[in-house]
Amino acid sequence: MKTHTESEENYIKALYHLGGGRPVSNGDLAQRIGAKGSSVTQAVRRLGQKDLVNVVPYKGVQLTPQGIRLAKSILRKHRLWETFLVDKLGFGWEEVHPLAEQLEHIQSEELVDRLFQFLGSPKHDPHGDPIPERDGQMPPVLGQPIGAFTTGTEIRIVRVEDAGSEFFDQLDTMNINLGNTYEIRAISAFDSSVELGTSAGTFWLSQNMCANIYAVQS
Amino acid sequence: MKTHTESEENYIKALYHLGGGRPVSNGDLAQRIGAKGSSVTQAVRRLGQKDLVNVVPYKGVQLTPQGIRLAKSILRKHRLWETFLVDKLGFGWEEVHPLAEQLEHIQSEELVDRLFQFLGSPKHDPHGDPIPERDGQMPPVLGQPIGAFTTGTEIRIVRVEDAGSEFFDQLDTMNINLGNTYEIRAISAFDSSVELGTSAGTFWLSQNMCANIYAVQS
DNA sequence: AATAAGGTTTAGCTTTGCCTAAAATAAAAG
DNA sequence: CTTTTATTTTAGGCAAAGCTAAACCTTATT
Repeated sequence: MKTHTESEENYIKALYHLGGGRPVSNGDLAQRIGAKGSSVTQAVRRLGQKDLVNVVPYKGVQLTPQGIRLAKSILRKHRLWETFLVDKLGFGWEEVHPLAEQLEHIQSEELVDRLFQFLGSPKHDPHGDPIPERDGQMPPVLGQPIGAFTTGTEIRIVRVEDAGSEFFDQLDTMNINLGNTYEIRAISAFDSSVELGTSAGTFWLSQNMCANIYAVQS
Repeated sequence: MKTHTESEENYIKALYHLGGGRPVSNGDLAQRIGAKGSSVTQAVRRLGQKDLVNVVPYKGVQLTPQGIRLAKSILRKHRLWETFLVDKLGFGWEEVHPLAEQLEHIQSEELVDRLFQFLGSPKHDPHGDPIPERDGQMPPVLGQPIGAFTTGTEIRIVRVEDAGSEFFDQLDTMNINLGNTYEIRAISAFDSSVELGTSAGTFWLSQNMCANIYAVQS
């Protein structure tokens, strides 16, 4: 595997995020990267010459299998580093993303492998997102939105969406963490908010909060 | 503290390594960086505009106090990461340098502080080199070359010079590590090689090996 | 089918950072 | 005190990445 610039890797990551294997428009990519359309046109042309993407002018850009492989390896690094930052260094989950964005560009297979082992071969990162395996396989995406369960169900929080720092702050103030278990007490027919119960009492979660919190039956 | 490019940081590091606070010649710097003189001229001009160095054309470049501060903060990161790689991930000391060169450019005070704590507030890295403190203070540089001791002295290895991977390989094959203790049995008047004794027996160390291994009396 | 609107690409400019080749300067040798 | 030599700087190029403004396709609207 050749070596790529950080910019290239960022485009690959964005492409994977937006489309997976499907075509992505210049505009969406530009938005995601935070650059102007003209810069994106150039950038994807460079990527095309390295066979990481297929470009159809005026139509869209699409990752090649090679590009997808690269994207997953970057995502693997990103999520392993996030795990390191939270589990070992004690960062909060809202703080780790920008740091992992830097660390994910470090080039060394060996380092990734050792980190993986050091962290106990995790399958999911601190947000509950699946960490791609060495060979590109993806562990399952866990859970369903809280609102999808029926009243009376015992649930365990397994994943949260990255919905911005205010969302994470709210999780922190409400003391909601991965692994926590609750009982679904009620679901409002009016605004789809949900009442959760613990041994300590019950509380209500807004529909917006619920939509970003995923759980499994337990 | 503003943000600097990797290239800039590499120049600062090289300057610190070669001169500390003293002027360094364009040529020496070019050699160390692995670039041509003309590139160096440009680069140091850029650094000069950021007040990281003082440049006297045709004479030399010198770090400013600001530059020295930056150099130490990079060195701190470098050595902390090396410590992490060896102590936590189990890398050999010959492998960590190139990795630390990448990791040292990660920008985050917070990360450095947490890493420092996670590693147990180390004063020296896996090679025995001092890790600059947060405030720029330097822990002592440990030990003297093995040849400097007199016959009969009990010594403990506390530091090794970075003298290339063959040197480290040799250390590994001879099973020499920081913390090991030996007795100086003899010093050859002919070639300055040294005979070291352990409970298991004795062996000779060439003058070249000795020159790169530092010890204290124990 | 013609045109207006919106998104995409081209053209041309900027900065960083490296290169080679030529000019300029400092240092050493005569 | 010149002249040669070695080092350093300038001048001019190139690639990556970004930008703005203008030209160019697509698509949707009339």
